[in-house]
Amino acid sequence: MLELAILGLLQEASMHGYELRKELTAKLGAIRAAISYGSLYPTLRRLQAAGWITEAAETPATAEEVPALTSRRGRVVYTITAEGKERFAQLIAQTGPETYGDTGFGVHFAFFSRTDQATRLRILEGRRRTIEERREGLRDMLGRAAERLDAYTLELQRHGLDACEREVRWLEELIANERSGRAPTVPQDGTAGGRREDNSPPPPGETRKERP
Amino acid sequence: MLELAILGLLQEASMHGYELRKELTAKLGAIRAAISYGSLYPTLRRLQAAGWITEAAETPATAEEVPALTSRRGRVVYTITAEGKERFAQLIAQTGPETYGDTGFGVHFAFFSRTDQATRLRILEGRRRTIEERREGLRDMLGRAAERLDAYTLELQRHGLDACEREVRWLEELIANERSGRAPTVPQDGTAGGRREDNSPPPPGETRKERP
DNA sequence: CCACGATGTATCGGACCGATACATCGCACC
DNA sequence: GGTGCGATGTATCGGTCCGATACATCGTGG
Repeated sequence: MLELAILGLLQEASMHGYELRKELTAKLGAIRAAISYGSLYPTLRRLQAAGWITEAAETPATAEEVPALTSRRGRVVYTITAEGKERFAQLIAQTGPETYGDTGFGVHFAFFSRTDQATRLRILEGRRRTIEERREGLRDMLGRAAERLDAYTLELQRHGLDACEREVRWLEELIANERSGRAPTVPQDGTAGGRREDNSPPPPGETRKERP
Repeated sequence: MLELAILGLLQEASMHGYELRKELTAKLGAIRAAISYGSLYPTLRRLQAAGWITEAAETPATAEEVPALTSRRGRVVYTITAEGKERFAQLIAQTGPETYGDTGFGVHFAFFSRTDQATRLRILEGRRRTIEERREGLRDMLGRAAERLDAYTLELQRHGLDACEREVRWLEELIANERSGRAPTVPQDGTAGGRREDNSPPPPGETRKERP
C-alpha cells in the first residue's frame, strides 16, 4: 500500500522523505493518521533497490566550493523512474481483496484521477460489496445474538452499522455518477517539473449535504 | 491490543483458539475485520509464557484407554489466571495516546462494562479530542489547500470529515449519558463456569435514529 | 463413497508502527 | 548577545499484526 502511495506522489513531483511524509499525510489524512518513518524509509530503500525510484543527494545549489566544512548532511531527493511509472500503472490497475479493505480502498481512491474509469467502477463496486457484507454481519449480530453481548458492545455495533449504511449510500452515489458521468481519464503526467500544474479531472459528483 | 481483548474474553469463559477468534470477531466486528491466526496463536503463546493464561489439552472426556490410536490432536483450552485478571485490570485502566486511536478505542470501548466510570469518561473525552483534531486537519485541508488536490481526493476528505463530525456527536451523547447516568460498575466476574450469565450493566444511552 | 465446508492448530515472511537518536535552522524571548 | 524551542530532516530497532499456507478431523449431502 505504501509502495503505491509513494509511487503515485512521486509521479507528481520529486521530493525528499520529510516532504513525502507530509504529502502522504495530506492525501491520506482521511483514512490513516500519519505514515511512520519506520515504514517510509525502509520502503524507499526497497523501491530504490527495485529500480522504481532513484535517490540523489541534494547539491548545495550555488557554490560548489566549500564542500567539506561541517559536512552538511544534504536532503535526499527521490525521483520516480520510467520503470516506476510502469509499476505504478500496474499496481493501480490490479484489483484484489486487499483493494477493498479500509486502507487499500482509501489509497486506491486517492489516486482515482490516475485510474481509468473501468477500474474505478470495479473498485467502487468491490468496496460496496465488502461493506455490504460487513453490514450484514453487524445486522445479524444486532438481531439474533444481541442478548449475548453487553450494552456497550451493542452500542459499538450500532455505530458501526450506521457507518456501514452511510458508506454504502456514499458509494452508490459515486457509482451512479461514475456510470453516467463523462470522466476524462488523465493518462500520464510525463514531466514532473511543472509543479503548479493542476489537473483536476473528473468531478466525482455533487455530494452536497442538503438534508431538508 | 490483542492481549487486552484476549484477556477480556477469557475472563468471561475459557475457550480454545478457534472459538476465541470467533468471539473476538463478534465483539470487535464493528472496528476490524477478523483477527488473523498469525496474530492470535503467537499472542496466546506470549500470554502463556508470561503466566497470564494457562493452556490445557482437552482430555477425550470418556475412555482414557485407547490413547495412542490415531493420536487425536485435542483442542487446546485456554484459561485466564489470577495474575491474568490483574493484568487485564491494569491494561484496561491505563490510558495513553494509543487508547484513542481507532483500534485501541474500539477494543477499550468493547470492554467498558468491565471499566470503572472515571476511566470510561477519560477514554471517551480523549477519543473526542483525537477525532476533533483529525476533523480540524481535514477542515483546514478542504479550506486552504483545496486547490492543490484533485476532485477525488477532495471527495475522500469530505467523506472523512463527515465521519469525524458524526463520531464527535456520538461521543458527546455517550459522555453526557455517562456523566448523568448511574452506571453500576461490574467489578469482577470470578468463576468462569457460569456460561449463560448475562451481565448487561449500564445502558449507554438512547442513541435512537430519529430523523424527522 | 467421497467431496466439501466447518472446525481446529500452527508457522513464516513481510508490512507497518512507536520510540528513539541525532543534527541543523530560524525565531522569539530574555 | 545568548539561549532555548519548535520545525525540518534522516535513520534504525524491536515488536505487533496480517496474509498465505499447510495439515488433520468431522458431519452432511449428492
